[in-house]
Amino acid sequence: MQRPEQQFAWLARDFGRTDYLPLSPADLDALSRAGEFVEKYPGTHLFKQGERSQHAYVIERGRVELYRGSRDAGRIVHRVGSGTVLGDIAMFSNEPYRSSAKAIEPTAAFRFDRDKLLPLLVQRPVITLRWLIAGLDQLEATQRRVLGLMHRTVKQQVAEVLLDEIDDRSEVHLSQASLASLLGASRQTVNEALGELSSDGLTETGYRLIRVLDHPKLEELAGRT
Amino acid sequence: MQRPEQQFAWLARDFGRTDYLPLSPADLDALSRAGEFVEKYPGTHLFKQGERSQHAYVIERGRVELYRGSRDAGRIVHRVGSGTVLGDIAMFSNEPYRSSAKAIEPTAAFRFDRDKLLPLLVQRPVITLRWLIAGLDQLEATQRRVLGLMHRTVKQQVAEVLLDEIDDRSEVHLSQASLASLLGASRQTVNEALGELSSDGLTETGYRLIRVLDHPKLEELAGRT
DNA sequence: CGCCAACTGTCGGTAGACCGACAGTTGGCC
DNA sequence: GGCCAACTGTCGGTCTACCGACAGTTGGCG
Repeated sequence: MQRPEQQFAWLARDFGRTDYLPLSPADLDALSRAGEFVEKYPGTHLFKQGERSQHAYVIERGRVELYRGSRDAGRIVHRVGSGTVLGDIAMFSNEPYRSSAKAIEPTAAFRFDRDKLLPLLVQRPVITLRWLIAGLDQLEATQRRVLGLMHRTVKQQVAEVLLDEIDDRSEVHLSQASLASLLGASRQTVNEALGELSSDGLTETGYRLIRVLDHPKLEELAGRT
Repeated sequence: MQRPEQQFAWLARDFGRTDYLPLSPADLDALSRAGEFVEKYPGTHLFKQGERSQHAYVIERGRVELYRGSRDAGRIVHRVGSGTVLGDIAMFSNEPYRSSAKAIEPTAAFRFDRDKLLPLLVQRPVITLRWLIAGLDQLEATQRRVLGLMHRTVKQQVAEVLLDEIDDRSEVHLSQASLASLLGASRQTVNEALGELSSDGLTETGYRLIRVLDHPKLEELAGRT
């Protein structure tokens, strides 16, 4: 099932972008042969913690939740969207996946096959270098996220994560319990923080829903210099 | 100034190690031409935050402290030792360094030159792939470190960081203020935690010194499953 | 249309950590 | 050998977040 290179335009745009490393049509064509497109319904897993890591994924559209541990006691590590690479760490190290990845929206992704990808990367250094840069970007983002969450009140952390998770209608669809798990805080404290934000006029809350009313004030509160 | 490939044995051993990607002598020779060895005295900088990122470093021996912000108000991000790659994120993205790197021991490192390294990586994909794997390993370690520090008492966090920083004589040479900055905790709380550890018989404290007496108990306390 | 599981909202008690302040100690340096 | 800056040790007050408990609300599903 051959796909025209046009289908990979998003990948050339989003993935490890640099001004000095353009991907050639030949590169894109080679990439398209290293795996295949997959579609995932909400609630289904791309991979589960502990499984053998035969694949790495790049998300084209949709949102995916990463969590560790069992579904109940598990802590949500991150929620990611289009352009994000998943599972590559475990795949390259040839170890089991260290977290589970579950689609929370209808998701399209490209699934790379370990056995096809590795020879390709050895042959095509430009792709490898872009993969490297994408990985390092993610490392930088993680380090910044850590420093951004440490030493802040839960109210500020909530403001921060709301800005990350906001959709095009200024809404965040997320239960307060999930929000708390994302931050490593308790549900009650998050609830209290949301209550303050609402009485400050920055947000409204509903069932599994937070609507952002005052985006600039929220950014100010989160301390995004 | 040519150096025999033997000098790079440590790099082949420590850097992005995999069982399926051996570095050839030709690879090592090429690497040796992409920069030069540098020696740093304690207290001197490898690079400073905000500078143009012309170099990336791989530490051969010695310890380096990474911190952000001014020297006084700055928070210590990490302390790293041999085998660690520094500055590559900023260098590849062609942005200023996002943190400062200061030697705290006599340090030997190999300094890669951006203009020489990039063409080399395009030519030699095996090196690029190992660099990629080294970067992803660091990403994984950072993510694990975050989860390991969140939701733990300062006493447990202190135990954790002591195990990371311990030397071959079971000693940690670090002021309590620096320790606190590493953890994002206050000096007083760290002092109190160290006091408890000492009265529990796990450690002794001195001037800029903590001696670990009971390594196994400390690991148990840190919760290293 | 009514049940039920999941979710929100709130309260009081408790624990861990922060902060300012200050006295005592160490070790390098002139 | 003495001075001084950096460091350790300790106290009390305060704040933030955690925890258990429980009542009220929502929305999906039979």
